Amino acid sequence: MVTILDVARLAGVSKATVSRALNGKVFVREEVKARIMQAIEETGYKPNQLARNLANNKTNSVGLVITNGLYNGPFFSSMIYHAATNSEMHGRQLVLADGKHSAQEERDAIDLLLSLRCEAIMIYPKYLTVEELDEIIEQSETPIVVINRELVRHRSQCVFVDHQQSCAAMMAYLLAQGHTRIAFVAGSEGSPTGESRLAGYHNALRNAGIEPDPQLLVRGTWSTDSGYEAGRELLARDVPFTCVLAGNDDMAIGVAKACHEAGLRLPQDVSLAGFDDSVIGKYYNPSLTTIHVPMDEMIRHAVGIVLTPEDNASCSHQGELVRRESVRTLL
Amino acid sequence: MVTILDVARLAGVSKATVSRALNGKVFVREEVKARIMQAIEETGYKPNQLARNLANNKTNSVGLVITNGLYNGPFFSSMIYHAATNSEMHGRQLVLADGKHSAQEERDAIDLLLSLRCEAIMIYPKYLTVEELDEIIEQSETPIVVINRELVRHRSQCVFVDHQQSCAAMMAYLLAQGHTRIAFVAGSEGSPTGESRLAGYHNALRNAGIEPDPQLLVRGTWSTDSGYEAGRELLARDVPFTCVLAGNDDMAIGVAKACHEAGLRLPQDVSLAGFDDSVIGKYYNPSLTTIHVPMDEMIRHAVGIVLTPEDNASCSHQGELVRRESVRTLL
DNA sequence: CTGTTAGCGCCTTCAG
DNA sequence: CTGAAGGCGCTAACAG
Repeated sequence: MVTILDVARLAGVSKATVSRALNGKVFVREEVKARIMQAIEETGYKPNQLARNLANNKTNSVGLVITNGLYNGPFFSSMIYHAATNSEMHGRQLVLADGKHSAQEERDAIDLLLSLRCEAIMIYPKYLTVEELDEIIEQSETPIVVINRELVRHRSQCVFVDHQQSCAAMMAYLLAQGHTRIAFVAGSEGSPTGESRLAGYHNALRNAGIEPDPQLLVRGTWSTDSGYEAGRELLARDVPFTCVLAGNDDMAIGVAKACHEAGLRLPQDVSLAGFDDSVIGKYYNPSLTTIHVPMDEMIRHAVGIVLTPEDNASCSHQGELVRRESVRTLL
Repeated sequence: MVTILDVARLAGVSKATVSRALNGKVFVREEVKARIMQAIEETGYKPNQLARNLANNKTNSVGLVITNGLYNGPFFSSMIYHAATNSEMHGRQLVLADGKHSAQEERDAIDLLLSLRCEAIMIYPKYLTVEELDEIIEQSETPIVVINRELVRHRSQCVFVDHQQSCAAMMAYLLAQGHTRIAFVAGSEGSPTGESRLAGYHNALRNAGIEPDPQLLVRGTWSTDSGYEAGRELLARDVPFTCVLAGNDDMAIGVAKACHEAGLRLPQDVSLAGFDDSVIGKYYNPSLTTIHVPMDEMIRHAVGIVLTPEDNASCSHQGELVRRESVRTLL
């Protein structure tokens, strides 16, 4: 492996001078610089970032913990895209760590990033509870920001969207179209996002003077497949409904398939809506009414919190209703 | 920052002993070990991976260069998923680098990974040509494997699927269903994948004794939006066709939207097919006939090449026809 | 402007 | 089994 010493020798200077020529803080005579560049060229020298990071005691990197499940394709990739883009805008390299399938593995992922000496860590938790996250934040020297959880004890270390009120907005719209028998496909049991949306559904119904019918509630696990199963289950119950609201767009697409198989047309026979505004929804036929979650904004905010803590905008973000073809009016 | 020295002092031993206790290659008295663990607990010590990597001169990481465009969501995330999973199975952490928007930036991404001292690098190139890749491989000390390009000079450093023959298989199927006026939505100009599929289309037509009609060829840029535009363009030309084959599933979905807007029903009025077997295709209505690209297999192979070079299975993989509802038979 | 001298935190001989 | 000493490749004072 060719080191800075090899370059220094070839150029007939000291290591320090090479280092300076490379990092450009201090001036180096042009002539010497040229000789050094020449030597670098000849030797094919590539600075060892590890050594550099160790010497500087900083890594120019930020970590992101996210559970890398194949099922969450669009969501996952949009998140990584925004995280990488925003990190780079701050001159930082994004390092990913997989939270896998348990709270312990999410902790391990954080530890990995910590041991890699990332300057800051962002986590989109799946298994860790807010209490556990609170604790982790308190014990950590390096800045941590939690995405998609409201941390009341650490309001400036989290960004999230208010799912309950997004759901309320969606329900208001659905009710306004004349739907009263609205089925709901909830997300995984225990998922805060899922529970908030479910709560939003129940509240909206009650506020409209409609008692929620348990027969109209089914559970999925966020995946399209689970949405399909949920749809079949719902249909099998043979209770009347005019609209299905799914906990996310993926499940909504699954429900749509179940409806088609049953010979139901969208939106003539049944209306459908979801959450997340995933790409597919825009192009699905019929295009899917949904709630847009401002991922870009949230991630930009998260990166900002962790890299330039002086900015602290409010941690709460708003979802936005996107009306498309899949919901028809009954009026 | 708490270092190994702090732990050593607290436990009343030397740094070396702590290191040994942690790495477990050499035996340390149980009693001493316990004291050390206790000290680690108390101090909250986390080994500095940077220092460790520098001392060991290895990083236990493999790099992946890929252009992180938002548009290529499903493809991108499936790739990362498999790369991360397979790397971890070999005990390596996956590090991503964005190839962005030019050959130079792809080179930079490789250099970044090299300077991070990744043990091996995988690249899914977008801008670098095979000649440039050949050169990079020859000059690099660290193993590099190229995904989705056939490198004739480096057959054991690449994995790819034979797109031309996959396309031939698709065309054979389409022709067998009685379609002869088949439109083609090509991918970006200059993309090897796109050109191979296009070549497969042309050859299949000629082999069937059909002269390709330039009016039936439109260009897209892989995105759903571009597929939509391409579909509109095609419809505007007002030439007859019974089927459209798109260069990937995303564009196929875009074409479908254009068809719906024009009042055409799928597959009754026009048949549709794509490539890549993306999740959306399975759930689209009608479900999309496509070619499955064995990403899992390819990535597993790529990781294998680079981490355990003794395995060298053939670098070529086969796509597989997935027949679904979007193509109807004319017979 | 440039060379010399010390580390960064950890691992690994080499003695004991 | 354990301690002392040296080094991984680079940067950062401190002199010249």
